[in-house]
Amino acid sequence: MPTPSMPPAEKPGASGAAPRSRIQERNRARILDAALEVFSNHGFRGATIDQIATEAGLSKPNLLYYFDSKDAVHSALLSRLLDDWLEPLRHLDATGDPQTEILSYMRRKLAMSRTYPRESRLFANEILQGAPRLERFISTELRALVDEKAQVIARWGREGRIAEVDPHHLIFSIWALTQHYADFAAQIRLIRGAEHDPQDGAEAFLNHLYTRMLAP
Amino acid sequence: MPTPSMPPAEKPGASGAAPRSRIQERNRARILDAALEVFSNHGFRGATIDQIATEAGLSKPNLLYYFDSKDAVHSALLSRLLDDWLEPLRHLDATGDPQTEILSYMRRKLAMSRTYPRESRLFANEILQGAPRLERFISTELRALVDEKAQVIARWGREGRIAEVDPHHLIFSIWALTQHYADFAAQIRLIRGAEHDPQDGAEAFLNHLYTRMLAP
DNA sequence: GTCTATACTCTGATAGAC
DNA sequence: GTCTATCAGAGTATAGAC
Repeated sequence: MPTPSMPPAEKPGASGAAPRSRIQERNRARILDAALEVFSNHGFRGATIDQIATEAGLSKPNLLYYFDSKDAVHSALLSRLLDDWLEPLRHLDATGDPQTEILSYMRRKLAMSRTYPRESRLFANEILQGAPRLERFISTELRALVDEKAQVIARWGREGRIAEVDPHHLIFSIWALTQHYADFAAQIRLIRGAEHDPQDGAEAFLNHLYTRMLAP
Repeated sequence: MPTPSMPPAEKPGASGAAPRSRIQERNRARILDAALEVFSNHGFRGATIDQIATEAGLSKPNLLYYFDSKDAVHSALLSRLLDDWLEPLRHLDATGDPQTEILSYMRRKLAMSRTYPRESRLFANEILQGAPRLERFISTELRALVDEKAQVIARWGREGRIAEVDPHHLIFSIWALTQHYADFAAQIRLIRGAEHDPQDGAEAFLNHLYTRMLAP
């Protein structure tokens, strides 16, 4: 029988209510941040535990003390991000002004591409390779949220408050246009020159685009 | 000194004018097609020579008889595609009707996403990881072409024949929107259900979008 | 030209000392 | 908790027979 003084039988990061020390929390956070950097730049297969450990300032075995495997690091990273990923769309308010709501959503997504480009590339890498680890998330939570908001947008169209456009394609277009600035930043930088911020002018352009497209 | 009857000193696929037999041509073509399939789905690091060889119906050493290395396969694949990749934009005619030309360019790109999704994902994989192997191509050929066409579009704007929009962002928007249907097809399929063609309705939506945005 | 066998390297993961 | 050492497996590439 375990006594109260025994250490938890699980890894310090396991899902149970295992209490973690400050050092453990700090190291887990460092690992996840390093993993975000490496996975987003090289994809899952292209990343190595060694790279992540070095980036986090730890040895390889020490990293594996905190996470069971490379896959466990990746999963922890993804699940930490999934909820934040839904936030901007969740925020779209069915009772607000249609144009304002959609434009605000676009701007929030654009801001996320600027602030969290690594997260965007992490998702892009996953989806590009068939979304094996995101299948459940996309086909349940994300799908439900998209369908819900698509109904709102469709209603706005029927009521003549915005132009009648396919609401799914409208949402996809916002994803495509805003995430492009994070996911394809390398290309934009090579075309416009490294001295420009890739997103310079993007917000004005997208404002023009969606204002025109949505006018009733 | 080589005599006329000597076989070429290079691999059958080397860049010199080495004559290749029909079998050689057929096997090289098979390998490149298999490599496109595998690289576009798994990225460079995620792909294995074994997978490509199996997909091509060859043994691993036999594949390496035709190409020096995994990298050589990938390079051959990319350089075979680069020129085709520029074609739609090259086709944009400075003497044509502005709206027609831009809409046609968008539709050609959308058609390419439908017809050649693997090529699109191959490029996306490369760019997402910082474009290490495409740096030269993007910063020279592609950049020059984009700048040239951007000037045409800017002139159309100044002449009042279309709305004045940032021409680079306009081109990026066409890339983002059309390639999204190839690169993120997995996500679209999971959200709309596998029974829908991801591109259903896309052309109508994009026609509406660009017609409205470009109206003078 | 194609195969079997194999050398070699990289990387994920573990053992065990401290 | 962290390290050094090491194993096991995968994967690239080569040697050499046929």
